[in-house]
Amino acid sequence: MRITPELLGRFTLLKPLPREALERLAPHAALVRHARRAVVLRAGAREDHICFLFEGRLQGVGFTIDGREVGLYFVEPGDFCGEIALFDDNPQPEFVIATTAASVVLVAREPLREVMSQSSSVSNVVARKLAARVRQMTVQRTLLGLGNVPQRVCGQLYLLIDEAQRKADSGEIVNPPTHKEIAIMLNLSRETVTRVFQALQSRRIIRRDGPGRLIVADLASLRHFAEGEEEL
Amino acid sequence: MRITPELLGRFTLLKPLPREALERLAPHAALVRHARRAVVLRAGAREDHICFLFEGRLQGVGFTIDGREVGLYFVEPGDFCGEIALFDDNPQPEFVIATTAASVVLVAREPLREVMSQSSSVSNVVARKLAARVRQMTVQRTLLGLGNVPQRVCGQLYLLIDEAQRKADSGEIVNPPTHKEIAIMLNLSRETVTRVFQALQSRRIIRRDGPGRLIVADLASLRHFAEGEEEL
DNA sequence: AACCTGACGTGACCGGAGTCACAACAGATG
DNA sequence: CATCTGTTGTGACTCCGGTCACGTCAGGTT
Repeated sequence: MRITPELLGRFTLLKPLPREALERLAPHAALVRHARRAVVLRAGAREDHICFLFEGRLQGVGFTIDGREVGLYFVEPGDFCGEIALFDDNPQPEFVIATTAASVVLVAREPLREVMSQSSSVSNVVARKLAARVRQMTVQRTLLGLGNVPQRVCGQLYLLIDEAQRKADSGEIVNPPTHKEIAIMLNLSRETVTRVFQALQSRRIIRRDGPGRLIVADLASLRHFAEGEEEL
Repeated sequence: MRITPELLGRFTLLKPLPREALERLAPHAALVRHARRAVVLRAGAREDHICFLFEGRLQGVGFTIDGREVGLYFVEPGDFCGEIALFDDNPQPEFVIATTAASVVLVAREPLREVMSQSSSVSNVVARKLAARVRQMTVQRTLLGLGNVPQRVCGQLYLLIDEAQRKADSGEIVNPPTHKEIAIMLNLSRETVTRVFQALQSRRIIRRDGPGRLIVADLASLRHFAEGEEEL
């Protein structure tokens, strides 16, 4: 499917790019639909596309030697992944999997690399994104250090609520990850996550609104538990 | 202490830089000695130096809300840290602490930024380093996914042996981290690490050679345990 | 030498998360 | 509609790593 420069400009990463850059990239971009559970980027492969998420949710996952899944990060609509391929020629370090049906825009690596090398504003934006990923991985790793498990789950839930909604005292998570997907982010078993969710639901802190929508009714309490000021 | 361009050129990161760039940086660099346990970079602060490690060992550490330490990465001589400050103006995300007495070369942020912005070869090198950090954090996170704890410790030990030594079937780790420092890298208690070390020593896989030197006598076995082909 | 500090070593105990097993349920798919 | 698959919900049991409480030892300091 053909992609217009305007569509590319809708992504926050590409928004600051000059119109000219977008026009050069557009012919090398394609809209692709992925079913739930589909592999979007493959670990170990020389991925030749950067993946911009239009709709749905993706998750970066790794695998241990003994085959356990490890959750690394989530990708929200408007965000993107696979950018590491722009910096060196080593293979993609982790899988990226669609946790829901998702539509993504794949932009070819080489044209984006060229645009990058010719415009310092472009390369700045991409490098800043890489820095943001390091920060985010640091936060995620710190979450794992929490001894109290329910606290860890609350922290993860809190991270899933976007910046803007955190100010208001309620939030919703669209296309919420499954318990299993949260579990692998936190080195927990699926059952443990389920039990924490039950506890949060019985306290009216969270509530499901059909599939595809999780309402956080009491964000302040969630933050309290996440910060360990109260035991769950 | 004054730093010469030659000294800067000894760091693998800076080696590919043109002589001219090194000369511009040298006046803004200083050699600093840190005692064991000293804080080299401070989390939350706008660090205005990039830190190149000359001698010793550093560790990036975070802290959870409840005050537990979280180990993020080790810095070996010749490597560097704090480079994230080159990409945006957000604060340093983690502490960097000297696990041994260490001498580091601090290079001021702004001059390095300027050199970076004027030379694409410089910015490429630094950006590649950031990408390397993402890869390394991914590997480290995957290690945490291992259910078998001794396996985790063996994996970490294996990561501490540098590339070159892995080919020969024996290696040594100079300035090895303490058990506690390894423990926080792996979300384990200090005691658990001690017990695994005991097991490895009794099997003649590792051996201490005074303080400051850990000999890995049987690297092949270590790898076996790390890969879970044999239970410890 | 006497002292102190921090790292290492080791046992006992216990709690809590993993595992297993199964049921209920919803959504896709034919 | 019947079927199948994957998610969620829940109990019982187990066990293993955290915690606590020591002791030991080496290095540095006074």
